[in-house]
Amino acid sequence: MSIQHALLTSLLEQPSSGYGLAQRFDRSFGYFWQASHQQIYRELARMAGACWVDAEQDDSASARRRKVYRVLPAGYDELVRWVKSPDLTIDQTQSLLVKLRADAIIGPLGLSDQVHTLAGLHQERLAFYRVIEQRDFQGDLDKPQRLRHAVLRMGIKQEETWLSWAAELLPVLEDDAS
Amino acid sequence: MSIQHALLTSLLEQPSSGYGLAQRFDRSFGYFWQASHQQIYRELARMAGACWVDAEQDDSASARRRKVYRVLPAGYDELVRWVKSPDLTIDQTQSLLVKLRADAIIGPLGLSDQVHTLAGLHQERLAFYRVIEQRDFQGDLDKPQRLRHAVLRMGIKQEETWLSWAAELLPVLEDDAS
DNA sequence: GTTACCATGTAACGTGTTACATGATTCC
DNA sequence: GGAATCATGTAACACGTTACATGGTAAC
Repeated sequence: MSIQHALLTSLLEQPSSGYGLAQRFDRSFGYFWQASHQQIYRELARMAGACWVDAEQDDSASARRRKVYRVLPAGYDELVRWVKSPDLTIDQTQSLLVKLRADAIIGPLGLSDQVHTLAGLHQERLAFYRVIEQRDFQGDLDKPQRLRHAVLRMGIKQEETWLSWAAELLPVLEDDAS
Repeated sequence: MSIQHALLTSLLEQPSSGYGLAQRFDRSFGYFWQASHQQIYRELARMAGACWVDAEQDDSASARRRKVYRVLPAGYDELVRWVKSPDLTIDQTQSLLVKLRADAIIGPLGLSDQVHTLAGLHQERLAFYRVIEQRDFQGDLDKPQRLRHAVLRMGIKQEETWLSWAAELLPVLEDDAS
């Protein structure tokens, strides 16, 4: 569960209302993450209860009953803790992307170890898929087998994509200058 | 919701017990789909209630209290209906993969139109990402910007992968021979 | 005035996850 | 006899989705 961390990251980039967050989740964050406005309001209420954020009622003339949320120190600390915790599983690329956006604002927090670990898992899975491909999809195949092969090919291509992306990313993460 | 259709497909490939399905979901289907045994038992019970499948108690000597599920005609018809229904959204690649495995056993059911439609959506999204890349990530970037760029790069690479995979798949789907 | 958009919420429901619970068989 | 595996389920909870509900502001 890390929609809360995605919201914290987004609020650090720009304090805003629940409505504004929902819109931004359809844009910059929404490239890879979606959340309905109901989810967002629910999580904002919980985080306000935990003193991770607070809401300032915006009563300016042109505003309706708008609440502007800001991240409190406890929320900041929690975000740092989460970004640093190396508990990502192989299927949590979305969480890694949130961590990268968080690192871009409050970092550097040393994410390259986590990326290296995940890359190892993806490498393993790719090797596993390739064994299956060699074993079950060699030579002339009939149409059903070629369709099953296509399903496996998607897995192979996704893993290759992940690894090629990580190869682009790691030099950026490990660059101490700039 | 289509865990039921994934189960129907898996049962057509090989009638088996809930336990057996759970294991196969960790293997051949599990390349791209996961379901816990609780989910599987729940859905099997529902599908049995709808007469999509029935369970034959296996009382052979070496068996414990094993139930072997088989797809009934109503389940078969429902699977065909679902595979043919062109209601996939851009993020439902997993469902498309299930449809491909279903088509491999009970097809051909004319999936290439659905793939073409999805390819159009992925092409659009890729174009959108590339506009953002041109607009926001040109020239010399500092580290935070390069990290945000990496997040967008993942989106771009995933879309490119999807389209390249579809280009492999379509000739297979549209091959009337074999 | 009416449409579109801004803005915040509640309620109900369905699905997914985690924990609990049981018991048989096979292998060492 | 004990551990691993086969095999099926229930219960509680968390999360996500859909529908419902309200009302203000801005533009035409």
